[in-house]
Amino acid sequence: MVTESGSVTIHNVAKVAGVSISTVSRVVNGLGRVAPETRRKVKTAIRRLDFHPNSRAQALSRKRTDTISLIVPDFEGQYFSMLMEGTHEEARANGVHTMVLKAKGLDAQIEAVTCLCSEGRTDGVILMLSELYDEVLESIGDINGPLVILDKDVNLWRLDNILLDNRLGAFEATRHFIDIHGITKVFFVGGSENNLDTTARARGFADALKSIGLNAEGRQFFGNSYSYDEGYRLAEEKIFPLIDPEEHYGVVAANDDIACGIIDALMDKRIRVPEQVGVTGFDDSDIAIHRRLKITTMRIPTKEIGRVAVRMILNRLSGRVSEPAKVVLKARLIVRDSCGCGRHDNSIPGDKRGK
Amino acid sequence: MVTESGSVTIHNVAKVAGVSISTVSRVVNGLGRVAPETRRKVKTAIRRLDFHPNSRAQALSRKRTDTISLIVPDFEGQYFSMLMEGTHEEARANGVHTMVLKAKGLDAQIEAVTCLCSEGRTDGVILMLSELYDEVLESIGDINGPLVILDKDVNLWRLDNILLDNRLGAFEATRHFIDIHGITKVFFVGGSENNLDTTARARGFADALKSIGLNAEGRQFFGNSYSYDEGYRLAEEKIFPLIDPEEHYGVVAANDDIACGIIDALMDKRIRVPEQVGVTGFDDSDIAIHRRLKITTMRIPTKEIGRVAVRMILNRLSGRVSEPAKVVLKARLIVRDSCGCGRHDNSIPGDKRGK
DNA sequence: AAAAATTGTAAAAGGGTTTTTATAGGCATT
DNA sequence: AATGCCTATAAAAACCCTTTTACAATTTTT
Repeated sequence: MVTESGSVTIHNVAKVAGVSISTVSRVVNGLGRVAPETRRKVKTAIRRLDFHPNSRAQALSRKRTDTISLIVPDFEGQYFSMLMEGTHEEARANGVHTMVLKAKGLDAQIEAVTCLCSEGRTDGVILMLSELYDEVLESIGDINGPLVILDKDVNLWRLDNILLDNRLGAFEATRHFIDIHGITKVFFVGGSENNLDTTARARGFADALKSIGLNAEGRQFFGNSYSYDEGYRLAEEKIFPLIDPEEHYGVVAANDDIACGIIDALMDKRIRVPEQVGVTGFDDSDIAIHRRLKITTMRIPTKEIGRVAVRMILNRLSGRVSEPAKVVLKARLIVRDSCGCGRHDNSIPGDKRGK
Repeated sequence: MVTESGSVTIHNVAKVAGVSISTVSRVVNGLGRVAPETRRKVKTAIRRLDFHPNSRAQALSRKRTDTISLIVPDFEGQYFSMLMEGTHEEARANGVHTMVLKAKGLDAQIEAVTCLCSEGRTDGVILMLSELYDEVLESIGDINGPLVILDKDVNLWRLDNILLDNRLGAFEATRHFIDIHGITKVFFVGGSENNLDTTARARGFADALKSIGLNAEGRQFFGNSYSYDEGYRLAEEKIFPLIDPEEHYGVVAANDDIACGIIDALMDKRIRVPEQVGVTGFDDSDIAIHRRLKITTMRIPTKEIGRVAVRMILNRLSGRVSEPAKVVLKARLIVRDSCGCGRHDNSIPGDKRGK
């Protein structure tokens, strides 16, 4: 018997221990009854030879890879980091490895899913779509492994699904201005109007206004992306012209980058933030605290999303759970300074530059 | 022959096409000669049955997994994102998948490396150490697959190695103050004094001063971590007391977070930044542009590091390259406003970064 | 017509898991 | 005390699916 140079197989162990390979297997996997004396001999041999079961052979034989895949549209940003964190943590705790793929756009996503599933490369897939392509979900219908869709509602399908209640999050941020600060002149600034997160958050904003008998019309502004620059531009062009020096305002931004852009634009226009205009963000990303004016924002339980996703897949694999489930998680308001809470002395010494 | 429900094997294809399994294999892999007519028959059968070769069986047979692993101490921050980006991109371009493990601390790192390698779960490993544990490297000495160490100099070992010239980076940042701004009163603020990056950057700072006949003594300050808060604290406690209102100063920070903390601390002390005190960061992270005062910083070619690492592993696997190589990449100075360059009226929205 | 080049087949890895079969030994029954 | 049955354990064999090698069968070339 010739083996890969340097690799120790279960056969070698059996030979050295003077037992059969199946006995070694039983010792390694802790299944079946093995006499204590025999077990000891086998364990000694394993240690002496430094035997590690070949995972490729195990995968073939057991029909599983002990690997879960995460497909994301992008590696950037805290959201991805936290998602990885949660996914990896839960996977490791269950002896499972994590494979990561980036797939942005229709074709790439279809290819990623089919490739991973039909080739048996992975036991389950966590799929995070940036946009909701029906075609992707259709072709997903007939894959074999468990699959969890993040963030997009796929109610109609028999798939596991984890969602964030974006509507409620924006609702709470808006109500914070209304209830705590007594401000009813609030604006919403979103990313693209086609983005599902933005639309859900805009809905929450509108619902909050409706709940006190106001109309959101003319108070919602949308840009092209979730970026600092868009926030700056929209604040400059849309919000600044509407501001009356005698009034107080609140701005609910659809994410922290936009919030930062808004704040800087207003400050550059000599508007006092947060004294006259409070601003809240969404996501609780790093930049929310890496600024002089700490940003009040909605924290998304991203890590928890990753953990739950893995748990769902493992449950499906183990057969304990067979019904598709939908989990909706809530964002939490993190109160800092940019809404007007906290320290009100934000006179900016370094701000006196200029002529 | 009974097979996993729903899975089509090469046997099925062979039967349908009326040929032997090895013929199918040759058609699939494009190896060996197959008569055009036979090839056509086989391809038709493959399409009809929707056959995908089982990657687990391929892995066992070919003795490789077409998977490269990345072990990092942390999933957070832009560095990780960019590294993933580069790694994944290069891997995908070569038909290889990416597995990610988090391993922080001695035991976890040893376990991760041995697990991945000795179990044949991966063809090669990219290892990013946060601290340089000799034990890790020793136990790494006798693994089989190719291994690339990032960021830590492992000169003594026969391992591939990718480094960033931290010394040169800090040297250039320091010389920027000297050469462009004519400032010789410069300070260095680092993270932990035990951190290798910090020490290398401190060395570059000292070398720059030495190059103009000055001594770095009493001008270098170290904290406990690479954080905003540490930067704030060190600026408040160490730098502020040294500042003479009549003089101009430069501060070279060991990363962008620290730089931000320094800037905010000084501003809070009514010091004019960047007019009186210029500050530079390191890393070119997101926060460098997500502030009113855009930060001048050293950009690390992180994506390129990931790409090069994968290329090195693939080269080793293919046998084209057998000698261990060391690649040293350079950071690039990105001039923005916080050093005192550019417009001094910082009321204009952010510049676009194209990494 | 013999040698060479093609093309296809059969069988042997590759390294485990799992099922089946065989072999002890222990206990109970008569 | 001998026979029979049952259980605990070890050994053998089948299986997972593909690749690869050795070889047979065919066609082409010289």
